Amino acid sequence: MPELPDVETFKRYLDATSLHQRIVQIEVRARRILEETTVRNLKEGRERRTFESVQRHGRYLFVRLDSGRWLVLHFGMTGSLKYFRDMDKDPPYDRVLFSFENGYHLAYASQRKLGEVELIGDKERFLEEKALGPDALDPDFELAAFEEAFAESRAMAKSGLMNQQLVARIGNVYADEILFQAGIHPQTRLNELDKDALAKLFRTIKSVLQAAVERQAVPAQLPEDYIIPHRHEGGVCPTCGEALEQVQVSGRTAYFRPNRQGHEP
DNA sequence: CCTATAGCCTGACGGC
DNA sequence: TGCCGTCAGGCTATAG
Repeated sequence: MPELPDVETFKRYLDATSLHQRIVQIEVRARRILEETTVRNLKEGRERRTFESVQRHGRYLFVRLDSGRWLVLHFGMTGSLKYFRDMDKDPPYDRVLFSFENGYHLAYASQRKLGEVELIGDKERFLEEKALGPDALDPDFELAAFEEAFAESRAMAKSGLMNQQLVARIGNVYADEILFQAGIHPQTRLNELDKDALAKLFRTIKSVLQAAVERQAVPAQLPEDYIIPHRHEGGVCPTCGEALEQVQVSGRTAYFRPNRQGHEP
């Protein structure tokens, strides 16, 4: 599930539920999730702490602890968060459980364990090490920077949207949506887009992601002309009713409508 | 520089 | 029903 709009929704969920409460216990139920961080390191000194604020960059969440350190949450293909009181509400695949003094719990759940939970000291250094490009919804990420990154690239449009050095990855499903709304074939080479097309692509990145965030990334609530709810075997174009086509790009399936998104170069 | 591939994990689904 | 292959909204390392 978690693409950028989903992770932004998780951020708001954390903001609304889990800040400023003393942590009384941290339970790690799948060590693998911790990557470089040890269980001991995560627990030691973190119990009794509080979450103070949350920032998002691409598909990472950075939770500021009152100690000044950061808890990094990444959700992989299947991660999610759930805040609840009674343990019978503990979600399946709960991998790390934070319990607060007020009796509530925050679960980091992930069926496939492809995400990560880490404790770091320096957020900027973390972003540098991951070579993460600007966040697509960051207001400081403007057209000029976008053009600089994309105009010279010989990558296919879909690959570009999923390349984290150009722009902190947007995600497979929303990349399809953006290209559909911008009328660009997923296999178009970025450097073959003219200035207008690039500008339109940029505006569409912002508007699609923004629209999804406003709807808590719930596919059924997206605008009617969005391709996302139709993005499956046998799905049809929401505007013309014709069958969507599929093509593999960067090892992922791209869904698109050829007559609306031009031709493969 | 760019692309395809395999691998990390687990489960859902369709075909036989 | 059971088994098997394939695929899934992420990301990285590697080879070509």
